[in-house]
Amino acid sequence: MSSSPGRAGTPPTLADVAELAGVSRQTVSNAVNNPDLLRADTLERVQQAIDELGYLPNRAARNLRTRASHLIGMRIKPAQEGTANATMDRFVHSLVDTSREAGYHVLLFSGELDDPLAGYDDLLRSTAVDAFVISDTFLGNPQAAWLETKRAPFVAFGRPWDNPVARHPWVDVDGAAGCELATNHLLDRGHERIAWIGWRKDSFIGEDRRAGWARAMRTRGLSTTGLASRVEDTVASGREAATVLLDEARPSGFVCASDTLAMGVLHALSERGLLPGRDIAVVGFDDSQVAQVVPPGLTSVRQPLEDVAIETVKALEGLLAHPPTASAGVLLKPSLVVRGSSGPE
Amino acid sequence: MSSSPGRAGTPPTLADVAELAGVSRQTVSNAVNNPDLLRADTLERVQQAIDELGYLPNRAARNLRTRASHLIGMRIKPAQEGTANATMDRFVHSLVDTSREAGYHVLLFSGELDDPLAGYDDLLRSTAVDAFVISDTFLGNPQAAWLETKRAPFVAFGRPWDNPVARHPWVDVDGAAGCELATNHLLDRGHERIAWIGWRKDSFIGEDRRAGWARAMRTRGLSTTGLASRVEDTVASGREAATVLLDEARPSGFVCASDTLAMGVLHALSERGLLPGRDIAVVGFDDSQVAQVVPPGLTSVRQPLEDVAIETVKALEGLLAHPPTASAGVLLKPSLVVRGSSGPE
DNA sequence: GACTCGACTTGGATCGATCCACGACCGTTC
DNA sequence: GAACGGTCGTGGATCGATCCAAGTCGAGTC
Repeated sequence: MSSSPGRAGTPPTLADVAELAGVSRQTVSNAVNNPDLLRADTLERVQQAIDELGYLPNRAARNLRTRASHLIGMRIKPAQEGTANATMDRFVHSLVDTSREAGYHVLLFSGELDDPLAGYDDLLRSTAVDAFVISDTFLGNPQAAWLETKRAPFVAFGRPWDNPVARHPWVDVDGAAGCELATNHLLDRGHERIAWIGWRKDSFIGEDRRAGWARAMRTRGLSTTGLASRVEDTVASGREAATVLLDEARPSGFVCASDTLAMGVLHALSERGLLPGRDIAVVGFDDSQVAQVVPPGLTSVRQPLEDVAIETVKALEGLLAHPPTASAGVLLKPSLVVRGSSGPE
Repeated sequence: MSSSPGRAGTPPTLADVAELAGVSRQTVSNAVNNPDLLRADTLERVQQAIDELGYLPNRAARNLRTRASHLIGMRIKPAQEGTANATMDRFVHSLVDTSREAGYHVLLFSGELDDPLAGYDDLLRSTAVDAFVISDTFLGNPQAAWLETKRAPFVAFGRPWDNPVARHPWVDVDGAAGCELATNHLLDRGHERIAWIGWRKDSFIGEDRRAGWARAMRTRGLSTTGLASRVEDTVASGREAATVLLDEARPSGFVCASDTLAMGVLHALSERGLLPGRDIAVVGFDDSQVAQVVPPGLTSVRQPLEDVAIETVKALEGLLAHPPTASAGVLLKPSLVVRGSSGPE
């Protein structure tokens, strides 16, 4: 408990550092923000004072003056029974890591489920965040249009499907390429009747992935008629769809729009005493925890979320630079993680 | 582009509202923070001006003056191959939801893996967050001790196992009770030789959960010798442990410290043509996504993370109140989600 | 010796909300 | 008619970092 300026309880301020180093406030500020303006020995002296006091600029004061918070807002869906979205969680982790390296922190928020705009407005008007990352673009993203009218900086994880002339930066993963990869993988292993289980027709992402499967089949001159099914993204409906397809189309392999649907296929197979990988090949999408641990391992398309985070932060840095640099959309290629469910060896 | 005070680009300030409402800044401030100090009609008038301008207090300015950020910091482990922790993700979701209702936002950060203190110090010294929630207390928590010396407010999700005299608030789930629940469930279904697969001996959580299994067995006068195994938390080691136990101890059921280990048991069973639920009963811990979708459904202990979040925020509110209210630890009871793996019906 | 230039100092203003003290006006109350 | 309490207004100060303009000082430079 010394009586020095930086007494216990109150963190040291810029003025405290200045006094200790025997320089002016301005010089300390420059030492922190424009080190190249100082002579080497002065910088050294100030730095020592900073270290000695354990000084770090007060966030609120800096934010107020510079009109920037160095926070990136990201909305996550409210926790709900069975709505866990492991992919988004993985993305959040990567985003937190990447933003840190760029000097940003991630602020999570949520809002009423039925109002996709809830939460954004408050954070924006109170200047709590510098920018947003929007992600839940399953069925289009009204947030993007709204944020654009508000001139709020944001980057979208997911293409602006419903608005091809959108000008905002986005990063996405090429789902069609992923499913093409998956389908070709099965084709290469000798399969010819490969079924598709995907999502409802109004899901842009679902139709995109489906297109990849169809393209791969067409390229080999194989028919797809009767081999596709579109259902809700649940294990139960995946199971039903697989059961129907097995009876009516007799496929030797399944490519699915999600690991959840693929798990449905595994259920259907086990009910009939069929073994995934030996009797029927199955490929999922997302490389979830489930794909990794279910026997015999579910072959699955993996999104490069770490790279998505990197590109997202890069785009954000562009938006927040002076002057802002507009960046175009970025489309990344997924990879295929091969496991037992697509065949031996 | 009007020339009114709140022009496009710059959000309206308190002064703008005051001018529009024909009152003083002070009165607007009171309207926002101490509405009961105003006469009903004045409040109404100010409120209208606030709505008209879309005013929201500037976060940075308020933070600077009140020395509070209304942010709660939580560190998450850096994204790593296969380290996904779905339980923590579920907790984060619940925490975000609950904090919102209490007027707080959650700031996520990460730091070097090998330094459990990285990140905390910066946020603390720059007064970026009001408090922390610490969660990764698998092998004790050095953060807690460190934060206590810094007099930083924080709540731990996880008991201070290695420091019984710790004075900080914590919230935890009674793992022993959970495993006792799981074991009794199997005992009630007629099993008598129930094996345990858990974690290394220096894991406090692992030993706690194991104690629940042992207690249930002992209460029924059943022996536990030769029925327990302690391994790393991976599917592979769960499989190995199960294989050995099946050969040497001939159990009719397994209770595991995690769903991951339980998945290992399922692997071992399928290798021998044994069906979970019919031939051997299996119970996991965490009620993960995997437990929900793997056939025939994995019976699992579910942590009430929503309630953990509620208690955590309650404790935080106590810590941050004026004057602070110290709260004791809170221990919550988990529940058992029964699925096919523990038997028919 | 006049001039330039880099490396600072000085003293203030500013960001926007909150805190504070004092004073004014109002209708009640004794 | 004076005292009183509730409702505001007024004019500042304050939080801590940054921005800005003007000025000082010593070491060169021509």
